[in-house]
Amino acid sequence: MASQTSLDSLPLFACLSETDRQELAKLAVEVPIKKGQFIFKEGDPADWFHIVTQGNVKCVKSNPEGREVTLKVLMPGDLFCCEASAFSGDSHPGCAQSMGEGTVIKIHRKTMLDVIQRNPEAAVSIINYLSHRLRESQDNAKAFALDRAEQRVAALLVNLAERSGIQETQGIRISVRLTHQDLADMAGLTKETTSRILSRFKKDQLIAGHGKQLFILHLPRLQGMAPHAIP
Amino acid sequence: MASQTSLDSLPLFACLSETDRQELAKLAVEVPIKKGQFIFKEGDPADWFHIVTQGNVKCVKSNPEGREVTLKVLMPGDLFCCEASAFSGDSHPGCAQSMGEGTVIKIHRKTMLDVIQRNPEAAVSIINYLSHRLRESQDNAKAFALDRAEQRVAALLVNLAERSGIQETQGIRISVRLTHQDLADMAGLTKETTSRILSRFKKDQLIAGHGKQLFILHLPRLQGMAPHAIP
DNA sequence: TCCATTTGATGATCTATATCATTGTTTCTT
DNA sequence: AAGAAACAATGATATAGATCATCAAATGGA
Repeated sequence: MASQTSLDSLPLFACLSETDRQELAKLAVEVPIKKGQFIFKEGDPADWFHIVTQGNVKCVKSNPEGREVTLKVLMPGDLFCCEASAFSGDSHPGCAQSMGEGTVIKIHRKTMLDVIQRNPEAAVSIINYLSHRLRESQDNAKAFALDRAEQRVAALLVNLAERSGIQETQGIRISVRLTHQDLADMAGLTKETTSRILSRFKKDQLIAGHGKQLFILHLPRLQGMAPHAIP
Repeated sequence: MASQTSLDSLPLFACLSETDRQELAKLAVEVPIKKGQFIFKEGDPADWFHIVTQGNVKCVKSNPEGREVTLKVLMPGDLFCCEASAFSGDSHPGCAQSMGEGTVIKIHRKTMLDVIQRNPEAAVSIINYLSHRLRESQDNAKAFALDRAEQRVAALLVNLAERSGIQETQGIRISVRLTHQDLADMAGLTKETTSRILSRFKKDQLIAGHGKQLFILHLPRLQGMAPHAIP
């Protein structure tokens, strides 16, 4: 059972009445997750709706040869990238793997559908969330199809800075701890190519970092490298 | 104003009451589209919700150098790939361009939101539609990131066969007329590479075709080439 | 139906990125 | 705190697919 507070802070449920929220909190389950743990795997039945409350979870797809892409790294408050299937009752199209210690809330499909049926506002907020995710995913697909390695890494760093960056004296710290392999999987590159690009960015004073701590030193220049939508 | 029949045949509105559907038909606008015409461009305000009723429309994104990807080719009955923004009231993240003569229905954002607010079932059907589109888009992104040119073309042909194929004596005819450039834009390749792959497929008796008429001769083998999800 | 334009086929070459390989550095584990 | 394991940096080489180029075939507008 999820604590009242963790549900309260979710924008997705902000529109619910106090009673509805209490009801939902009673039916939601909060579970701890540890590094590397799969919350679900590709092909598993999608009966639960998941929300990250602490830590980070990555949504991953892989090919038969074992290479993988990370479609999204989720931050606290995010619904799982594969939640889509929970609505339609399909199986999961990808894996969700924890990137460290954390917690997730699980809400059963039926509970969720019930909430939506009774709260048109909740339905609209889910629709908006999915719309946003669809746009994001199409953007991603476009980047894979058209952008060069360096542009993709730049865009990735900008995105991470926006979503998890913390302003510090040295620069913007990316609060998610990521290896080069992690970044490579997000950019659709090999770890070697990613490493070389990051080395270049360091030499050019765009970023800094020791180990897995990444600092963005010059966000505007990185933004300039990432391709922009037509004005 | 859209004819009653065109709205009746949309699965998306199947759940509406007769009165609601008549109401909607009165507020919906049906417009003709001709080859090459942009229904909207990237950056345009997304105040309308679009549905293809006849013909085909492609959803396109391009980079500053002019190269483009086709994120989706829409068939009659499909909502536009960029409809997502109509819900959240953003601007269009890509272009929608007609591939030939046809018609589309336009429904204003407000009308649509109104329908959703009053019909929880309609909301759920939109949620399911968006979920499906999200999964599709993530699949696409995965293909761009991990699959080889030949696999992508094979997967594309299988998808087109499923969505627009008509069984005929010679094989399955792809009812959408597509140039090699069109196919290349969908697979994230150049027209030359696509052309070479198609030549190979023809030599191997997987496909046949004269001009823009494409026939699938051996669907199972094409399906076998496209990478499969983990079982 | 004819001619202009668009599209297709295919060769030659180039290049971004993958792959393979090695050595040094950081991070975990106990 | 030491040793093992994971990760980072970077060179050398290979390759899928892009790019450039040319000619033939199909299509569509007058």
